[in-house]
Amino acid sequence: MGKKREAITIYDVAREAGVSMATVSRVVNGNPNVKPATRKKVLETIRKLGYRPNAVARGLASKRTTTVGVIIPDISNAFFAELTRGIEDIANMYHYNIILSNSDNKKDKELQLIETFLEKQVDGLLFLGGEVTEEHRQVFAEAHVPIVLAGTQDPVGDRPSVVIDQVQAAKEATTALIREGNERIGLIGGPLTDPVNGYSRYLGYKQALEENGLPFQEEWVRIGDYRYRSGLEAMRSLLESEQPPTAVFACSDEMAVGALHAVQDAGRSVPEDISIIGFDDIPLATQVRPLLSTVAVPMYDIGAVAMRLLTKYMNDEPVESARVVLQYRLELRDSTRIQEL
Amino acid sequence: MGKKREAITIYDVAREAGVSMATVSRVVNGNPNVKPATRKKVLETIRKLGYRPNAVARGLASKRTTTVGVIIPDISNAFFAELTRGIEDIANMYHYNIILSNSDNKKDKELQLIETFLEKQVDGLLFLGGEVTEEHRQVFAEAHVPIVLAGTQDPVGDRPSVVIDQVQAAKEATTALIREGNERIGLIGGPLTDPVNGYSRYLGYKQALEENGLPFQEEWVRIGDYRYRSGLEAMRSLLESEQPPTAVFACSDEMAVGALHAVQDAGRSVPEDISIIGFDDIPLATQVRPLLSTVAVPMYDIGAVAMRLLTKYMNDEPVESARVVLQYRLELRDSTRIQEL
DNA sequence: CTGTTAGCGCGTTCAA
DNA sequence: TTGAACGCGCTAACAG
Repeated sequence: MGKKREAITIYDVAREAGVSMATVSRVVNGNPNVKPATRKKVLETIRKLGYRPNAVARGLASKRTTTVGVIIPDISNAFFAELTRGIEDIANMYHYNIILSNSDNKKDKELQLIETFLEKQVDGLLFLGGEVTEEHRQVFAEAHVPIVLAGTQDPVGDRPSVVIDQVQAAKEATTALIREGNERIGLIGGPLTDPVNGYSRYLGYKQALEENGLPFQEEWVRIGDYRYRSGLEAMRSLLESEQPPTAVFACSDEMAVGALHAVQDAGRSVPEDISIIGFDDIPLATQVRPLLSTVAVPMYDIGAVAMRLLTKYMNDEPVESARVVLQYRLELRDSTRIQEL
Repeated sequence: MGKKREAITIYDVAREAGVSMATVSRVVNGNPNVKPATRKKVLETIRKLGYRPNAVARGLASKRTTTVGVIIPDISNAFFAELTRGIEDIANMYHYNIILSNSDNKKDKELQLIETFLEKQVDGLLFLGGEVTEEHRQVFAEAHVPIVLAGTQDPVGDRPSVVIDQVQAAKEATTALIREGNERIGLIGGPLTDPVNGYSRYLGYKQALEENGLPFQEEWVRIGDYRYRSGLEAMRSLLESEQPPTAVFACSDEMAVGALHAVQDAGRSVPEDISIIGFDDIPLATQVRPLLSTVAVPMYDIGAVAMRLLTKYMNDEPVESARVVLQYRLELRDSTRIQEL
């Protein structure tokens, strides 16, 4: 059932060039111990024959595949798409290839993907966005390759990771709303069962209220799934409260834009009637009217730094700190009335 | 420089289970010629030892890697992200893995990626969205694995592909605008140098005008890069014409939304003052006010069908038609005044 | 600087 | 139903 026909091997090149396969291997791998004349001759017959190194054979012999596995919740989510760009660019830079798969945030699928990637002998693994459970920890521990978390982290242990300070970021976003003079501030959050993204931002929101002497009202909290529709629906529901909030912190830009449209659809306006602030700063944030104020998360950098970190582990380079915390930035645009914190 | 330590091989399992490695290989590969009792015993020791098949070794021995390479212009583009989902889902279904790389629509990078993927011994290749040049054809011809185009096609030759009828779709979109009563219809197109996407839609637009006795005016045509900002700028420029169009066909939803905002920013409204129709039907189309009328392209299906087609080629299954044309659909929403064609 | 020789882990005949 | 042996294409000592 073999599919590849007539593949030209290193052996063919060696014979044709009148050298040994070891020599051919050397020039292919850039080993300096080859006389320039020989190198030239080999290079020529390589081109003449159209020889293409077999990365699979190379991987078996060298125990390195120069490919890394990336597990991502959902590539059609702008946040992760951008993160992936960062990963890709750095991977290219270091001559690694990427095997990419969506996990749909399902634990079983995540674990299964890790298993598949390990069978494929990836040199390293990047785990994006999901929650790290005990089962994850176990599988991670059994893997004999480095694993870096990006956009998530493991509260337990010291698994390398690249993140931002979610609590602080959420707190700052909420504080901006408070500074505006709002006293009734709503939250459209993510699932609170997720400790790293959902709960942290909820916590930051709560802390901001407390520190400013504002009451926390269960009634002003709605939980969505980070996507547009859930934000739209959450805001509709909020608008129906007895005393609707005058400002809302949405834990993703998609939800924030959904909320914004819910307000507009109800004939009210942002930010005059209700202020809205989002989270992420995906392109959508500036593809809406009014422009969305939000917490700018360095998505590309998170991916890039995580990949860079992974390359260090893969090459046994020293790493200064395994857990990197990147800076976010409050981006105050037109969906809030405040101009600076 | 080997990284993997203490890997358990098929040989370890064989010894531990008291059989030969051939037998272990048979049970791992589901070969029926194994006595149930033996199979059970082997399966047990596999679990006991935590044996994980080495896909690289398997790939070398069997000449099949069960991975396919995907070359995509830009994963952070919603259109391609959705297409990729379709690919992924079908690939999973048939137990293939995906190697994914962005080409940024650069010919050199595309060619280089194809080369890399072939070295990795992918079982097949999916080429998305880009233009197919003579150089592409040559590289494709030298590859010894099946290649399917998705979202693009090669006018020359009969390379398998999955697309929609771009000319017809563009014509229909433009016709909808004409039916509305508009006589000055603008176009925000893609690069006309790209024959399959850019030029085809331009052609459809032109044909619609001609067939309806409307003059084609160079003055009402702007070229963008399919992204939001270019649509915004194109529309601004259009608004400054002596006689601005009363309707615009934008060749991507992103550009359409950009155009929509340009209109709104100028204090005019859609569709009362100017109608706008887009192309693609990405999520953004329904995450904007007014909801964007557009040509709904079955992005997910294009990916899914292309991947399915590729699996057929990879497994030497018969295929009915190599060039698949999928159906688009006119989705008339609120950025146009017309309700149906 | 170059060639010889072992494997890498597994699929696959061919015999038994 | 099972096992022995070879080879996939290449890297990596080890000699020379």
